[in-house]
Amino acid sequence: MTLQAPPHDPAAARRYHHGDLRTALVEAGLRLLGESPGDAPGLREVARSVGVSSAAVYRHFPNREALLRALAFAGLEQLGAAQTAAMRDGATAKDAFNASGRAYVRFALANPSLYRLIFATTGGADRSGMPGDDSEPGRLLLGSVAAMYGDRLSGDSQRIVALRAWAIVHGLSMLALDGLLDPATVAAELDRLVDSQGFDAGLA
Amino acid sequence: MTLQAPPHDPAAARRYHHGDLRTALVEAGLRLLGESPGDAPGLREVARSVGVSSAAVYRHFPNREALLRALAFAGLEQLGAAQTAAMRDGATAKDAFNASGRAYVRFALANPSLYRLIFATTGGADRSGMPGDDSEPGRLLLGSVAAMYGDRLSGDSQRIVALRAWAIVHGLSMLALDGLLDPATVAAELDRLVDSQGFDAGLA
DNA sequence: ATATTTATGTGAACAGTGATAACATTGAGT
DNA sequence: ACTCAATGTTATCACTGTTCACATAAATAT
Repeated sequence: MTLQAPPHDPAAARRYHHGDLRTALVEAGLRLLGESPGDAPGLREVARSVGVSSAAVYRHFPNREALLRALAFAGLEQLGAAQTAAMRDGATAKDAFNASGRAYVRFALANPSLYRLIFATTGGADRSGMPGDDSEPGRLLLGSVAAMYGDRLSGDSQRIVALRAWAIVHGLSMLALDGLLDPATVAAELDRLVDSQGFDAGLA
Repeated sequence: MTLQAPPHDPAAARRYHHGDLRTALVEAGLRLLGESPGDAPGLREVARSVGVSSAAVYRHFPNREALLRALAFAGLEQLGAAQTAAMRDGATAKDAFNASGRAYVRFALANPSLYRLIFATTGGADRSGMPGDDSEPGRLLLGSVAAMYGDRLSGDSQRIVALRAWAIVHGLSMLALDGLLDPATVAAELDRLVDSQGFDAGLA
Protein backbone atom coordinates (compact mmCIF):
# COMPACT_ATOMS: atom_id res chain seq x y z
CA MET A 1 0.00 0.00 0.00
CA THR A 2 2.24 2.74 1.22
CA LEU A 3 5.26 0.79 0.10
CA GLN A 4 6.39 2.52 -3.03
CA ALA A 5 9.58 0.59 -3.66
CA PRO A 6 9.87 -0.51 -7.28
CA PRO A 7 10.68 -4.16 -7.80
CA HIS A 8 13.91 -3.36 -9.58
CA ASP A 9 15.26 -1.57 -6.57
CA PRO A 10 18.97 -2.32 -6.29
CA ALA A 11 20.77 -3.35 -3.11
CA ALA A 12 17.72 -5.37 -2.23
CA ALA A 13 16.29 -2.63 -0.07
CA ARG A 14 12.68 -3.79 0.03
CA ARG A 15 12.55 -7.51 0.27
CA TYR A 16 9.76 -9.14 2.17
CA HIS A 17 12.34 -10.70 4.41
CA HIS A 18 14.65 -8.02 5.59
CA GLY A 19 17.78 -10.08 5.94
CA ASP A 20 18.98 -8.97 9.33
CA LEU A 21 16.16 -7.09 10.90
CA ARG A 22 17.38 -7.51 14.41
CA THR A 23 20.58 -5.57 13.98
CA ALA A 24 18.81 -3.09 11.73
CA LEU A 25 16.37 -2.40 14.55
CA VAL A 26 19.18 -1.93 17.04
CA GLU A 27 21.01 0.42 14.72
CA ALA A 28 17.88 2.42 14.05
CA GLY A 29 17.16 2.56 17.75
CA LEU A 30 20.61 3.88 18.50
CA ARG A 31 20.26 6.46 15.77
CA LEU A 32 16.91 7.60 17.12
CA LEU A 33 18.37 7.77 20.60
CA GLY A 34 21.11 10.01 19.32
CA GLU A 35 18.74 12.29 17.46
CA SER A 36 16.37 13.28 20.22
CA PRO A 37 17.58 13.94 23.74
CA GLY A 38 14.18 13.03 25.09
CA ASP A 39 12.80 9.66 26.00
CA ALA A 40 13.69 6.32 24.53
CA PRO A 41 12.06 5.66 21.17
CA GLY A 42 8.81 3.77 20.90
CA LEU A 43 8.65 0.33 19.42
CA ARG A 44 6.50 1.50 16.55
CA GLU A 45 8.80 4.40 15.87
CA VAL A 46 11.82 2.14 15.54
CA ALA A 47 9.90 -0.21 13.29
CA ARG A 48 8.70 2.69 11.18
CA SER A 49 12.19 4.08 10.76
CA VAL A 50 13.36 0.72 9.43
CA GLY A 51 10.35 0.52 7.14
CA VAL A 52 8.82 -2.52 8.71
CA SER A 53 5.56 -3.25 10.46
CA SER A 54 5.51 -2.94 14.21
CA ALA A 55 4.50 -6.54 14.66
CA ALA A 56 7.67 -7.67 12.91
CA VAL A 57 9.67 -6.43 15.86
CA TYR A 58 8.12 -9.14 18.00
CA ARG A 59 9.84 -11.81 15.88
CA HIS A 60 13.14 -10.59 17.30
CA PHE A 61 12.31 -9.13 20.68
CA PRO A 62 9.68 -10.32 23.14
CA ASN A 63 8.62 -6.75 23.89
CA ARG A 64 9.69 -3.15 23.76
CA GLU A 65 11.71 -3.42 26.94
CA ALA A 66 13.85 -6.16 25.46
CA LEU A 67 14.54 -3.99 22.43
CA LEU A 68 15.56 -1.13 24.66
CA ARG A 69 17.72 -3.48 26.67
CA ALA A 70 19.57 -4.41 23.50
CA LEU A 71 20.17 -0.72 22.86
CA ALA A 72 21.38 -0.26 26.41
CA PHE A 73 23.75 -3.17 26.06
CA ALA A 74 25.26 -1.67 22.92
CA GLY A 75 25.60 1.65 24.69
CA LEU A 76 27.28 0.01 27.62
CA GLU A 77 29.91 -1.43 25.35
CA GLN A 78 30.55 2.01 23.86
CA LEU A 79 30.90 3.47 27.33
CA GLY A 80 33.35 0.79 28.38
CA ALA A 81 35.35 1.29 25.23
CA ALA A 82 35.54 5.03 25.81
CA GLN A 83 36.76 4.43 29.33
CA THR A 84 39.44 1.91 28.50
CA ALA A 85 40.63 4.03 25.60
CA ALA A 86 40.99 7.00 27.92
CA MET A 87 42.92 4.94 30.43
CA ARG A 88 45.65 4.20 27.95
CA ASP A 89 46.73 7.83 27.98
CA GLY A 90 47.51 7.82 31.68
CA ALA A 91 51.10 7.56 32.82
CA THR A 92 50.43 6.49 36.37
CA ALA A 93 47.62 4.33 37.63
CA LYS A 94 46.09 7.37 39.19
CA ASP A 95 46.22 9.32 35.95
CA ALA A 96 44.54 6.45 34.17
CA PHE A 97 41.87 6.24 36.83
CA ASN A 98 41.06 9.92 36.61
CA ALA A 99 41.09 9.83 32.82
CA SER A 100 38.63 6.99 32.93
CA GLY A 101 36.32 9.01 35.14
CA ARG A 102 36.50 12.03 32.87
CA ALA A 103 35.77 9.87 29.85
CA TYR A 104 32.76 8.47 31.68
CA VAL A 105 31.24 11.89 32.24
CA ARG A 106 32.09 13.05 28.74
CA PHE A 107 30.38 10.03 27.29
CA ALA A 108 27.29 10.76 29.31
CA LEU A 109 27.22 14.39 28.20
CA ALA A 110 27.75 13.41 24.59
CA ASN A 111 25.10 10.67 24.56
CA PRO A 112 22.36 11.80 26.92
CA SER A 113 19.55 9.48 25.91
CA LEU A 114 21.78 6.48 25.49
CA TYR A 115 23.43 7.03 28.84
CA ARG A 116 20.10 7.45 30.53
CA LEU A 117 18.79 4.32 28.89
CA ILE A 118 21.74 2.30 30.15
CA PHE A 119 20.72 3.05 33.68
CA ALA A 120 16.99 3.03 33.18
CA THR A 121 15.09 0.73 35.39
CA THR A 122 14.62 -2.74 34.05
CA GLY A 123 12.15 -3.57 36.77
CA GLY A 124 14.25 -6.13 38.57
CA ALA A 125 14.63 -8.19 35.42
CA ASP A 126 17.86 -9.88 34.63
CA ARG A 127 20.77 -7.51 34.67
CA SER A 128 23.29 -9.77 33.04
CA GLY A 129 25.79 -7.62 31.25
CA MET A 130 24.70 -4.52 33.08
CA PRO A 131 27.16 -2.75 35.36
CA GLY A 132 26.39 -4.48 38.59
CA ASP A 133 28.61 -5.67 41.37
CA ASP A 134 30.08 -8.54 39.41
CA SER A 135 29.78 -7.30 35.86
CA GLU A 136 32.67 -6.21 33.72
CA PRO A 137 32.50 -2.47 34.41
CA GLY A 138 32.28 -3.09 38.11
CA ARG A 139 35.32 -5.29 38.12
CA LEU A 140 37.17 -2.85 35.90
CA LEU A 141 36.45 -0.11 38.36
CA LEU A 142 37.67 -2.13 41.33
CA GLY A 143 40.71 -3.23 39.39
CA SER A 144 41.61 0.36 38.68
CA VAL A 145 41.35 1.26 42.32
CA ALA A 146 43.49 -1.70 43.26
CA ALA A 147 46.08 -0.64 40.72
CA MET A 148 46.13 2.81 42.28
CA TYR A 149 46.49 1.82 45.87
CA GLY A 150 48.12 -1.58 45.75
CA ASP A 151 48.20 -2.84 49.31
CA ARG A 152 48.30 0.59 50.89
CA LEU A 153 44.55 0.34 51.37
CA SER A 154 42.46 -2.52 52.59
CA GLY A 155 40.21 -4.25 50.13
CA ASP A 156 37.24 -3.00 52.04
CA SER A 157 38.39 0.60 51.83
CA GLN A 158 39.15 0.13 48.17
CA ARG A 159 35.58 -0.89 47.61
CA ILE A 160 34.46 2.30 49.30
CA VAL A 161 36.76 4.41 47.16
CA ALA A 162 35.50 2.70 44.02
CA LEU A 163 31.89 3.26 44.99
CA ARG A 164 32.52 6.89 45.75
CA ALA A 165 34.24 7.36 42.44
CA TRP A 166 31.41 5.73 40.56
CA ALA A 167 28.86 7.76 42.49
CA ILE A 168 30.66 11.01 41.66
CA VAL A 169 30.86 10.46 37.93
CA HIS A 170 27.36 9.06 37.74
CA GLY A 171 25.97 11.82 39.90
CA LEU A 172 27.64 14.55 37.88
CA SER A 173 26.42 12.97 34.67
CA MET A 174 22.86 12.59 35.82
CA LEU A 175 22.61 16.04 37.34
CA ALA A 176 23.92 17.54 34.12
CA LEU A 177 21.65 15.46 31.90
CA ASP A 178 18.64 16.38 34.01
CA GLY A 179 19.40 20.05 33.65
CA LEU A 180 20.40 20.67 37.26
CA LEU A 181 23.98 21.41 36.38
CA ASP A 182 25.18 23.25 33.35
CA PRO A 183 26.87 20.68 31.09
CA ALA A 184 29.34 23.27 29.87
CA THR A 185 30.36 24.07 33.43
CA VAL A 186 30.73 20.41 34.30
CA ALA A 187 32.86 19.83 31.23
CA ALA A 188 35.00 22.85 32.00
CA GLU A 189 35.62 21.89 35.61
CA LEU A 190 35.86 18.20 34.96
CA ASP A 191 39.48 17.97 36.01
CA ARG A 192 38.76 19.34 39.43
CA LEU A 193 35.43 17.59 39.87
CA VAL A 194 36.71 14.17 38.94
CA ASP A 195 39.87 13.79 40.92
CA SER A 196 40.87 10.90 43.09
CA GLN A 197 42.64 13.39 45.32
CA GLY A 198 40.81 14.29 48.44
CA PHE A 199 37.40 15.68 48.81
CA ASP A 200 39.10 18.68 50.30
CA ALA A 201 41.53 19.21 47.46
CA GLY A 202 42.73 22.77 47.49
CA LEU A 203 42.20 23.29 51.20
CA ALA A 204 44.55 26.07 52.25
CA MET B 1 -6.39 32.91 45.59
CA THR B 2 -5.09 31.48 48.79
CA LEU B 3 -5.79 27.82 49.22
CA GLN B 4 -8.12 27.12 52.03
CA ALA B 5 -8.33 23.89 53.92
CA PRO B 6 -10.64 21.48 52.13
CA PRO B 7 -13.77 20.49 54.04
CA HIS B 8 -12.89 16.93 54.80
CA ASP B 9 -16.45 16.02 54.32
CA PRO B 10 -16.84 12.28 53.84
CA ALA B 11 -19.86 12.95 51.72
CA ALA B 12 -17.76 15.21 49.55
CA ALA B 13 -16.67 12.21 47.55
CA ARG B 14 -20.13 11.88 46.07
CA ARG B 15 -20.73 15.46 45.25
CA TYR B 16 -20.52 16.64 41.69
CA HIS B 17 -18.02 19.26 42.68
CA HIS B 18 -15.23 17.72 44.59
CA GLY B 19 -14.32 20.62 46.82
CA ASP B 20 -10.57 20.66 46.46
CA LEU B 21 -9.76 18.40 43.61
CA ARG B 22 -6.36 19.82 42.96
CA THR B 23 -4.85 18.89 46.28
CA ALA B 24 -6.74 15.62 46.24
CA LEU B 25 -5.07 14.78 42.95
CA VAL B 26 -1.67 15.65 44.32
CA GLU B 27 -2.25 13.55 47.40
CA ALA B 28 -3.45 10.63 45.35
CA GLY B 29 -0.50 10.99 43.06
CA LEU B 30 1.93 10.93 45.95
CA ARG B 31 0.20 7.88 47.36
CA LEU B 32 0.38 6.07 44.04
CA LEU B 33 4.03 7.01 43.75
CA GLY B 34 4.68 5.48 47.12
CA GLU B 35 2.83 2.31 46.33
CA SER B 36 4.57 1.20 43.19
CA PRO B 37 8.30 1.62 42.76
CA GLY B 38 7.90 1.73 39.01
CA ASP B 39 7.10 4.63 36.79
CA ALA B 40 5.16 7.74 37.61
CA PRO B 41 1.40 7.21 37.62
CA GLY B 42 -0.69 7.96 34.59
CA LEU B 43 -3.08 10.87 34.48
CA ARG B 44 -6.08 8.58 34.16
CA GLU B 45 -4.86 6.43 36.98
CA VAL B 46 -4.63 9.36 39.33
CA ALA B 47 -8.07 10.58 38.30
CA ARG B 48 -9.50 7.09 38.75
CA SER B 49 -8.04 6.74 42.22
CA VAL B 50 -9.76 9.97 43.25
CA GLY B 51 -12.99 8.82 41.65
CA VAL B 52 -13.17 11.53 39.08
CA SER B 53 -13.17 11.60 35.30
CA SER B 54 -9.86 12.03 33.58
CA ALA B 55 -10.99 15.19 31.86
CA ALA B 56 -11.55 16.82 35.23
CA VAL B 57 -7.82 16.83 35.81
CA TYR B 58 -7.44 19.34 33.02
CA ARG B 59 -9.40 21.92 35.01
CA HIS B 60 -6.47 22.02 37.43
CA PHE B 61 -3.42 21.05 35.39
CA PRO B 62 -2.71 21.86 31.74
CA ASN B 63 -1.39 18.35 31.13
CA ARG B 64 0.04 15.27 32.76
CA GLU B 65 3.50 16.73 32.99
CA ALA B 66 2.23 19.64 35.05
CA LEU B 67 0.53 17.23 37.42
CA LEU B 68 3.75 15.29 37.82
CA ARG B 69 5.62 18.52 38.34
CA ALA B 70 3.32 19.33 41.23
CA LEU B 71 4.13 15.94 42.72
CA ALA B 72 7.83 16.55 42.22
CA PHE B 73 7.55 19.90 43.92
CA ALA B 74 5.88 18.35 46.93
CA GLY B 75 8.57 15.69 47.03
CA LEU B 76 11.27 18.30 46.86
CA GLU B 77 9.87 19.98 49.91
CA GLN B 78 9.89 16.69 51.78
CA LEU B 79 13.47 16.09 50.77
CA GLY B 80 14.53 19.52 51.92
CA ALA B 81 12.72 19.07 55.21
CA ALA B 82 14.44 15.73 55.80
CA GLN B 83 17.78 17.34 55.15
CA THR B 84 17.35 20.33 57.38
CA ALA B 85 15.94 18.15 60.14
CA ALA B 86 19.00 15.93 59.97
CA MET B 87 21.32 18.90 60.10
CA ARG B 88 19.98 19.96 63.47
CA ASP B 89 21.53 16.89 65.07
CA GLY B 90 25.07 17.85 64.07
CA ALA B 91 27.37 19.36 66.66
CA THR B 92 29.89 20.82 64.25
CA ALA B 93 29.24 22.22 60.81
CA LYS B 94 30.91 19.20 59.33
CA ASP B 95 28.70 16.83 61.30
CA ALA B 96 25.65 18.69 60.10
CA PHE B 97 26.86 18.59 56.53
CA ASN B 98 27.45 14.85 56.62
CA ALA B 99 24.15 14.24 58.35
CA SER B 100 22.43 16.17 55.62
CA GLY B 101 24.05 14.02 52.99
CA ARG B 102 23.06 10.83 54.74
CA ALA B 103 19.50 12.04 55.07
CA TYR B 104 19.49 12.81 51.36
CA VAL B 105 20.42 9.26 50.42
CA ARG B 106 18.06 7.76 52.98
CA PHE B 107 15.21 9.79 51.56
CA ALA B 108 15.99 8.56 48.08
CA LEU B 109 16.09 4.94 49.22
CA ALA B 110 12.86 5.34 51.15
CA ASN B 111 10.99 7.08 48.33
CA PRO B 112 12.32 5.66 45.09
CA SER B 113 9.64 6.79 42.67
CA LEU B 114 9.24 10.18 44.25
CA TYR B 115 12.96 10.81 44.25
CA ARG B 116 13.23 9.75 40.65
CA LEU B 117 10.35 11.98 39.71
CA ILE B 118 11.99 14.99 41.32
CA PHE B 119 14.88 14.67 38.95
CA ALA B 120 12.98 13.47 35.93
CA THR B 121 13.46 15.47 32.81
CA THR B 122 11.05 18.30 32.35
CA GLY B 123 12.17 18.87 28.80
CA GLY B 124 13.74 22.23 29.28
CA ALA B 125 10.56 23.65 30.73
CA ASP B 126 10.64 26.05 33.59
CA ARG B 127 12.54 24.67 36.51
CA SER B 128 11.47 27.27 39.03
CA GLY B 129 11.48 25.70 42.43
CA MET B 130 13.60 22.80 41.27
CA PRO B 131 17.08 22.31 42.71
CA GLY B 132 19.12 24.33 40.27
CA ASP B 133 22.04 26.61 40.73
CA ASP B 134 20.08 29.38 42.35
CA SER B 135 17.26 27.48 43.96
CA GLU B 136 16.86 26.93 47.64
CA PRO B 137 18.49 23.52 47.88
CA GLY B 138 21.46 24.70 45.89
CA ARG B 139 21.99 27.68 48.12
CA LEU B 140 21.51 25.53 51.19
CA LEU B 141 24.20 23.21 49.96
CA LEU B 142 26.63 26.02 49.27
CA GLY B 143 25.83 27.59 52.61
CA SER B 144 26.64 24.35 54.37
CA VAL B 145 29.97 24.12 52.68
CA ALA B 146 30.73 27.70 53.55
CA ALA B 147 29.86 27.01 57.18
CA MET B 148 32.27 24.10 57.15
CA TYR B 149 35.24 25.80 55.62
CA GLY B 150 34.75 29.43 56.47
CA ASP B 151 37.50 31.30 54.68
CA ARG B 152 39.94 28.44 54.69
CA LEU B 153 38.81 27.63 51.16
CA SER B 154 38.20 29.93 48.23
CA GLY B 155 34.67 30.40 47.07
CA ASP B 156 35.52 28.70 43.87
CA SER B 157 36.85 25.63 45.62
CA GLN B 158 33.84 25.61 47.86
CA ARG B 159 31.65 25.40 44.80
CA ILE B 160 33.66 22.40 43.68
CA VAL B 161 33.30 20.72 47.04
CA ALA B 162 29.57 21.35 47.05
CA LEU B 163 29.17 19.94 43.57
CA ARG B 164 31.17 16.86 44.43
CA ALA B 165 29.10 16.32 47.54
CA TRP B 166 25.86 16.63 45.61
CA ALA B 167 27.17 14.34 42.92
CA ILE B 168 28.13 11.68 45.46
CA VAL B 169 24.79 11.56 47.23
CA HIS B 170 22.83 11.78 43.99
CA GLY B 171 25.02 9.19 42.33
CA LEU B 172 24.73 6.76 45.21
CA SER B 173 20.98 7.27 45.32
CA MET B 174 20.46 6.76 41.62
CA LEU B 175 22.74 3.75 41.36
CA ALA B 176 20.91 2.14 44.25
CA LEU B 177 17.46 2.97 42.88
CA ASP B 178 18.40 1.62 39.48
CA GLY B 179 19.49 -1.66 40.99
CA LEU B 180 23.20 -1.25 40.34
CA LEU B 181 24.04 -1.03 44.00
CA ASP B 182 22.42 -2.98 46.76
CA PRO B 183 20.35 -0.49 48.79
CA ALA B 184 21.02 -2.41 51.98
CA THR B 185 24.76 -2.18 51.40
CA VAL B 186 24.57 1.51 50.63
CA ALA B 187 22.54 2.11 53.78
CA ALA B 188 24.95 0.08 55.87
CA GLU B 189 28.06 1.83 54.58
CA LEU B 190 26.48 5.24 54.40
CA ASP B 191 28.73 6.75 57.03
CA ARG B 192 31.85 5.91 55.11
CA LEU B 193 30.41 6.63 51.67
CA VAL B 194 29.06 10.04 52.57
CA ASP B 195 31.92 11.71 54.35
CA SER B 196 33.30 15.13 53.68
CA GLN B 197 36.71 13.74 54.66
CA GLY B 198 38.97 12.97 51.80
CA PHE B 199 38.36 10.69 48.95
CA ASP B 200 41.23 8.69 50.28
CA ALA B 201 39.84 8.39 53.78
CA GLY B 202 41.45 5.45 55.46
CA LEU B 203 44.57 5.54 53.41
CA ALA B 204 47.28 3.89 55.48
C1' DA C 1 -35.29 35.34 46.14
C1' DT C 2 -34.29 34.78 41.41
C1' DA C 3 -31.50 34.98 37.38
C1' DT C 4 -27.13 34.84 35.24
C1' DT C 5 -22.48 33.97 34.93
C1' DT C 6 -18.37 31.33 36.07
C1' DA C 7 -16.01 27.39 37.86
C1' DT C 8 -15.75 22.78 37.69
C1' DG C 9 -17.39 18.40 36.65
C1' DT C 10 -18.97 14.47 32.79
C1' DG C 11 -18.95 11.40 28.68
C1' DA C 12 -17.65 10.67 23.94
C1' DA C 13 -14.28 10.98 20.77
C1' DC C 14 -9.40 11.34 18.63
C1' DA C 15 -4.80 9.75 17.56
C1' DG C 16 -1.08 7.12 19.22
C1' DT C 17 0.94 3.24 21.93
C1' DG C 18 2.36 -1.79 23.13
C1' DA C 19 0.76 -6.17 22.36
C1' DT C 20 -1.60 -10.34 20.15
C1' DA C 21 -3.83 -13.19 16.61
C1' DA C 22 -4.63 -14.86 12.11
C1' DC C 23 -2.81 -14.84 7.68
C1' DA C 24 1.08 -14.24 3.79
C1' DT C 25 5.53 -14.84 1.89
C1' DT C 26 9.92 -16.55 1.66
C1' DG C 27 14.06 -19.44 1.88
C1' DA C 28 16.05 -23.94 3.46
C1' DG C 29 16.07 -28.91 3.74
C1' DT C 30 14.29 -33.23 2.53
C1' DA D 1 9.41 -30.05 -6.24
C1' DC D 2 7.22 -29.99 -1.64
C1' DT D 3 7.04 -29.05 2.86
C1' DC D 4 7.69 -26.23 6.74
C1' DA D 5 9.70 -23.20 9.90
C1' DA D 6 11.19 -18.46 9.94
C1' DT D 7 9.83 -14.05 9.27
C1' DG D 8 7.06 -10.74 7.50
C1' DT D 9 1.88 -8.35 7.10
C1' DT D 10 -2.75 -6.59 8.40
C1' DA D 11 -6.39 -6.12 11.75
C1' DT D 12 -7.59 -5.63 16.22
C1' DC D 13 -7.55 -4.91 21.36
C1' DA D 14 -6.98 -2.33 25.57
C1' DC D 15 -4.95 1.55 27.14
C1' DT D 16 -3.08 6.30 27.21
C1' DG D 17 -3.05 11.64 26.96
C1' DT D 18 -5.87 15.11 25.15
C1' DT D 19 -9.85 17.80 23.43
C1' DC D 20 -14.58 18.68 22.60
C1' DA D 21 -19.41 19.73 23.64
C1' DC D 22 -22.31 19.60 27.28
C1' DA D 23 -24.06 19.25 32.49
C1' DT D 24 -24.09 20.85 37.02
C1' DA D 25 -23.09 23.42 41.05
C1' DA D 26 -21.54 27.62 43.26
C1' DA D 27 -20.85 32.60 43.16
C1' DT D 28 -22.53 36.89 41.91
C1' DA D 29 -25.72 40.32 40.21
C1' DT D 30 -30.36 41.90 39.89
